[in-house]
Amino acid sequence: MIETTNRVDEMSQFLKLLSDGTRLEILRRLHVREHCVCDFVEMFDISQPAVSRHLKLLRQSQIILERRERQWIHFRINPDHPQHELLLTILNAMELPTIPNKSC
Amino acid sequence: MIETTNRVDEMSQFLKLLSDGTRLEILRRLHVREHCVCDFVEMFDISQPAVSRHLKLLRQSQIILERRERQWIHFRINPDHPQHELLLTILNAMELPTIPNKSC
DNA sequence: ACGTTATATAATACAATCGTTATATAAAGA
DNA sequence: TCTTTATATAACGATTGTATTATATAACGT
Repeated sequence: MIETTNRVDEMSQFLKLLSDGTRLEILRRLHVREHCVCDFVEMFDISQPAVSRHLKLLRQSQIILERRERQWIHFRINPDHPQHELLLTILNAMELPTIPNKSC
Repeated sequence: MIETTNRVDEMSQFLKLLSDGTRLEILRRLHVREHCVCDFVEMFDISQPAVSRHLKLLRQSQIILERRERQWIHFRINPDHPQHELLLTILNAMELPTIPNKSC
């Protein structure tokens, strides 16, 4: 149909991953510092397998990276992801209230 | 649970709206200029009601605005939407290939 | 008034997403 | 080796998202 379909598809896939409240919150936390799975299991009111599944989705798409240390698996944001900058923009947009441009 | 839940929920709702390929493509086109429903009906390989539904979702969330002129309804991006700037960032991220920072 | 064009809504089917419980694997410690 | 802790996977069910077809509404032109 259109030549840019791939780019649109990639973006919509990326946004789909961020469009879940639990995953957004996970990323918001990882933006501050590394966390292990158990941190998130404590944090959310969903089961451990549910948390595991969210992390798997983010890991599979390379948005986050993992590191095993003893029995814990630690996750962090992947700064080399193609859409890393956009991710930061989105996370920052959540931290700050959106202040309308005042023409003062 | 956490104080910022609302903000995360709002953002995930917003991103959900953008995480569909058809809607992203619609917004990409509206970023260039106004379009009427029939433009999109021609453009996509989905039914007219399906297009109508996508536009309804974007309109209901105020991401786009409509204007009726004779028998046509024209849509445009709403520049006053709270996440307008983020929307532009996302649309621009699709237009340009992501060039990795070269340390040259 | 009637037919045509543009758009919206309703009913329904199908696929995707996200949760759960049960179970498996991996590492650690007694 | 056995138990405990941390995490992953499988199977399944409920909900949501997106398409379709059929039909309704609104504006236009004859």
